[in-house]
Amino acid sequence: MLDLARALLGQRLVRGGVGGVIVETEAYHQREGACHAHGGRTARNASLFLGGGHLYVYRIHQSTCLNVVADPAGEGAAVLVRALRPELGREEIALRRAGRPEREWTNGPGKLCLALGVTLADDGARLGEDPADGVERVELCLGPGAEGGRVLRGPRVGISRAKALPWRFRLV
DNA sequence: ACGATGATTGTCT
DNA sequence: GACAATCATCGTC
Repeated sequence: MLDLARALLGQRLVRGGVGGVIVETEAYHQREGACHAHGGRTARNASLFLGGGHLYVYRIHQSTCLNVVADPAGEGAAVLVRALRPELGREEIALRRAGRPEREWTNGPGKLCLALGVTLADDGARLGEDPADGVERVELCLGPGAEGGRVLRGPRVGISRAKALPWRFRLV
């Protein structure tokens, strides 16, 4: 999933016509202590084991965070999307992030979920799958990726275990 | 600019 | 009852 974390940089993440370019990701794997799949499968983290193309959405404190699950299915591994550069539906984002300066619209995992309207209802969904029930879904518009920018790598932030692993990637 | 801190809710032990 | 993949704010440098 390190490859996935790198590959997601520069791709467009869109939900209901609102989205932007992914500029920061972090990789997580069940064999390492900071991963929610560490310690086995539970009702909450079940979608972490669904394999590539699925979403794992969870809540922490008052925030919602979005992960793209990695292959193979049955193995708990995913990439946390930490930041976007807003590009699509800027008016809608401005409404949802009312009162905040533009640079704080999507510069954190919880903030970008607010901006795109991601909720726990998106947990376990498949990326880009047509909404059979009329509900908006999260989709990934594949593009040139990280070409045109430099990828910075370093330790993950906001965690208390496995702090040393350099599994955070940023596009600059 | 940077680091510490408190809020506060669901989930697992 | 303890913990947490965060956020916003406050205090210092």
